Amino acid sequence: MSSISIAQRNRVTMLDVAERAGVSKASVSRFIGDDRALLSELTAERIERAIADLGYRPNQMARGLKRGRTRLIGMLIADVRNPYSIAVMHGVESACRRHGYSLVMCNTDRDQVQEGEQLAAVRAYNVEGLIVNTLGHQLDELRELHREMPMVLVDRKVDQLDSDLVGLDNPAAVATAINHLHAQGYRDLMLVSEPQDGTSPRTERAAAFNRQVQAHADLQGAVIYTSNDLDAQLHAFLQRPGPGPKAFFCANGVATLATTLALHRLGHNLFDDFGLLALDELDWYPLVGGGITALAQPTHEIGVRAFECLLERLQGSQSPTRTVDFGVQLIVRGSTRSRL
Amino acid sequence: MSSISIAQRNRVTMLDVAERAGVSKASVSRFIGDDRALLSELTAERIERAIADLGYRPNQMARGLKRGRTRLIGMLIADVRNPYSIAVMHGVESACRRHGYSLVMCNTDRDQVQEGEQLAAVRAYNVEGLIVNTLGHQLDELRELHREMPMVLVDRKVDQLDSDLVGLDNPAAVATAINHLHAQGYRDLMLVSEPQDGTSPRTERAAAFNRQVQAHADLQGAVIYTSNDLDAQLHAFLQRPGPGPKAFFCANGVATLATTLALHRLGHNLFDDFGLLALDELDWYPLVGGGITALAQPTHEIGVRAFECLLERLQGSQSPTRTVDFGVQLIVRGSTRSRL
DNA sequence: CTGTTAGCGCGTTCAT
DNA sequence: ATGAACGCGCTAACAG
Repeated sequence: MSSISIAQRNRVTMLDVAERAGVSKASVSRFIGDDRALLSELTAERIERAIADLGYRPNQMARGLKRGRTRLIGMLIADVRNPYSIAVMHGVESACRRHGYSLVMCNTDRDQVQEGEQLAAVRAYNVEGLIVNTLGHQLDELRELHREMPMVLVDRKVDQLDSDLVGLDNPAAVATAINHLHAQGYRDLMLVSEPQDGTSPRTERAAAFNRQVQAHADLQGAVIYTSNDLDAQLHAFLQRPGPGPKAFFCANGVATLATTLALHRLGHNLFDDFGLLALDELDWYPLVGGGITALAQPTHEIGVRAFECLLERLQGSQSPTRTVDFGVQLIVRGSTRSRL
Repeated sequence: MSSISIAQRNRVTMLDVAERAGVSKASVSRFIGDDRALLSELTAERIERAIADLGYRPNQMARGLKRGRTRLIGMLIADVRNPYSIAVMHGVESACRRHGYSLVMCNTDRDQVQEGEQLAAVRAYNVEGLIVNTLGHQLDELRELHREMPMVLVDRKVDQLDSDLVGLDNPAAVATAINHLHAQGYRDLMLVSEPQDGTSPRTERAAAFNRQVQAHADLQGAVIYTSNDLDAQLHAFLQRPGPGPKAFFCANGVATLATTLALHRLGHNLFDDFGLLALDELDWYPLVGGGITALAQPTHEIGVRAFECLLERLQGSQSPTRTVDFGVQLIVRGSTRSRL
């Protein structure tokens, strides 16, 4: 006899409660549902006692089966090891719990096959809604799912998927970055981004960077992508003549780590000869060089807001698709000290 | 009409498949389950076609309700923002998926109330098993749950809870640390740990540290805990006379961050005047000072192993409770360069 | 206010 | 090899 069936046998059910309280299952159901008002004081009390005595817990699976409400929401995450994703997930999770939902984490490891598997799982478990922070390379499956349940995108827009989006105001963030660098006297800028893979933040940040650099007559800018020859590219940039002091603008936490590691390998004393500004704040930034200047995203709030958007949809809102853009907070440290 | 009921209406069920294939629900059920061998070639093919045509997905909720198998695993995590926890979770999740399970993440934020809520949720969703990395302050609830389902502890032992434990061989890890520091010429050691809260790794590491330091006649050791006056404590240690070169041994990633931040605040040039060795490897360690020497845990493997233990139990294993201890890997960097 | 009944989608006897 | 019928735990009509 496996432990499963033992668990099954031991599990106290609604019927047990009903019998113990001397009422019908329906009354118990009303008690645990929202219809407690329909019960007399007496029965309510007896049911409450019975529940406490027996340690009864409603079976969400059964409730879900009947009502179509599992109180489960799924979150697709491209990369759980990215601190940004975790921070957002933490926000989502706390909002979930606050509203009586639980979170099924679906990590896709940036892999299309895994994304497909997770979408299948999400469907199998009847999650009520989906928070999506992934590549969206399973577009068809994603769209099909979207017909069945509300979805909200986090951070990354997915083309041809008409759903709410909670993320960053990328142009504004880039403007904050460029203005700060400019004000500190930097004139030769390089955006370091992870490789373009079609995800919207990367595209948008690069585009905004190019556009805004051109708007400053005294600024020069270039864009590179983290890859095997990152060291060489960084080195070349630092060697070549330019219009003035040089600075890197790292488009996210991963790019920042890669860049600082590379510069470190190249033997540079961080940050004597150049500036660096990071998009995303990480806890170790104060420790490197004189500290890394960062643009902090309100990650927790982004997660909370994403869930709230989803909740509205779950409650029936049919309002047009919406985009929520958060702003960044500039945290100045030694890596962008003035060169004027 | 809410989108929920639309989803309900649209959902293709086993009956739809059966009708389309011209067979009974039972046959479809057999096809879905493990009894595919009992079906004739012909019916199997027709069912397969029908499933593909309709895009049918079995409803795990219903299956779970009937069989008591939800294919859901719960993981209780004390602190999702701790990289260690995340890495382990990632291992758990990939093992889960490989075996057809999904993971419900239950963050407790080191909070007893939240731990209680999550345990209730876990029960409500009929998860088949539990992976626990949390305070275990809801001991009664935890033990009660353990009667219903298998559990495996990760990293932290919980007293009076007789279940498998997957974690680190703490005495061995401490030995590696102390031997390395000793060999590099350090003689005055300070263990920096998060405050003792009863969790076993903290207790074990501190105990092993004290014991092993005493085993070396030429070593002196002390233990402090991260708190508001960490700066002052570190300062005092560095000022006071000792038997030789001083080094910190940080008992985990959080302690390492706190310690390096404090030393940085104190104005020290890391790591000119003292050594530092960290238990747990983080990606930014190469960047600080000449790099932070670390003892890396096989976090991913720990997660995988934890799931595998759980799986054995789910498959009915009644073998006695087991403890799996992993070892660390020493990664030498500049923070422990020789002082001889 | 309360109990009875009929499913939700599926697995599992029993027959055949 | 296959189908009919029942029930998992619960909610939602419908009666009373």
